[in-house]
Amino acid sequence: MAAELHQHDPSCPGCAAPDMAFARHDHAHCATDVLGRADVLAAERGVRLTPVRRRVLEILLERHRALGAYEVLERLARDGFGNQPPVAYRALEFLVDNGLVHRIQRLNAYLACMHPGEAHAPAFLICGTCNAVAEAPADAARKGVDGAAKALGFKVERVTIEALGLCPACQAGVAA
Amino acid sequence: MAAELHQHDPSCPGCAAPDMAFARHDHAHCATDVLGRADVLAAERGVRLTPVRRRVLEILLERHRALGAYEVLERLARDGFGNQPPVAYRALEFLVDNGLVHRIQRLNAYLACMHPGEAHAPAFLICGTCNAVAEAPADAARKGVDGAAKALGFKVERVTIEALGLCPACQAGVAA
DNA sequence: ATGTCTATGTTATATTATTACATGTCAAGG
DNA sequence: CCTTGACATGTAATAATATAACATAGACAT
Repeated sequence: MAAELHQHDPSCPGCAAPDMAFARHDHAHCATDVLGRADVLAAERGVRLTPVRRRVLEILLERHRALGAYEVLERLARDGFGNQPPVAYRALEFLVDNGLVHRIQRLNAYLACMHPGEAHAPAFLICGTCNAVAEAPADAARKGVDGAAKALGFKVERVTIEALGLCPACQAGVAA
Repeated sequence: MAAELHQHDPSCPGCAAPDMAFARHDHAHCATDVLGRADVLAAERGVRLTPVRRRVLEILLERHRALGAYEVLERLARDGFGNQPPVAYRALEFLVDNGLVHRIQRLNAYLACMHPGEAHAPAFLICGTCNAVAEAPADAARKGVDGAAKALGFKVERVTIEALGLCPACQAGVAA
């Protein structure tokens, strides 16, 4: 099951769709791919993807959902890393700063980015029932925000867009 | 300075602009106006704008910025209300549920809505320097999110849009 | 007045996040 | 080599945010 590293590849289920979080696919494949790209990015930027940081990214990729800092911490501890909160928070901060992980404000949780290095301005779609989170392209929405901000003379640095709702699977299974 | 109640009035500085949070204006005026409309809304909807709830709204309106739950609580306590967290959280929850207050996720803080009762889908512009928060019209951005969600088969219930950046005043005073 | 529903008060605790400081790692320049 | 300085990690303590659980009080319809 260990997929080999590859470039972003539209024929790969983990890469093809705008986002696959709501569909079944080969996680191991995505994960390996993203980790490989993370290594490259870190090298390019002269930052260090140390063992803790890499492991945190792996943990997030394994689950393919948003995890709280303490969930991450618990797993880290099992693997013999420090088990105090700053260990997790620092690694997460590094990953967020370097665009490898997104913070989901509404959940106080963290989600591995599936498109590291590619410029993207995602919106997050959060299923209120199963807690899955998808990263959706949101260029149109960003433009809207930029317009509104400009009208008020506000200079935008970072934008967070999060939608709470129902994912396709949970819509289908409402009566289940 | 006690302004009389009035309907939404484009000639009033507190009502005219898309949002006045970044401009000087007569807070007492806005506040009185919004409180009046809150009373009407509560009556219409058969919910009770009790003394604690009304006082919380007043507190948020007085400051015209986003306040944390514990800041609100402290003021409530001074006024003789209970001083345990649930007092503040419950009132805030009520106000949010009824569209009188917005929660700013990025700040874990609460902001009085300046347009209660009017259908609106705001984005929040948060100044990273002075912490002022403006409510900006964001219909275009919402449409963008709806489009992205639709493409993934996601059914949107609520959307949060928050931009972090620099308000006009802080842009001007950067070197100050 | 009595029962019921909602709201409030209060205690305790859960969850999320940071500060502060000690220790360790590692690479660059002497 | 070795030492120095920057960055990373480990650890203890605590801060900040939020909720659970249960008791009391008010509103109001019958």
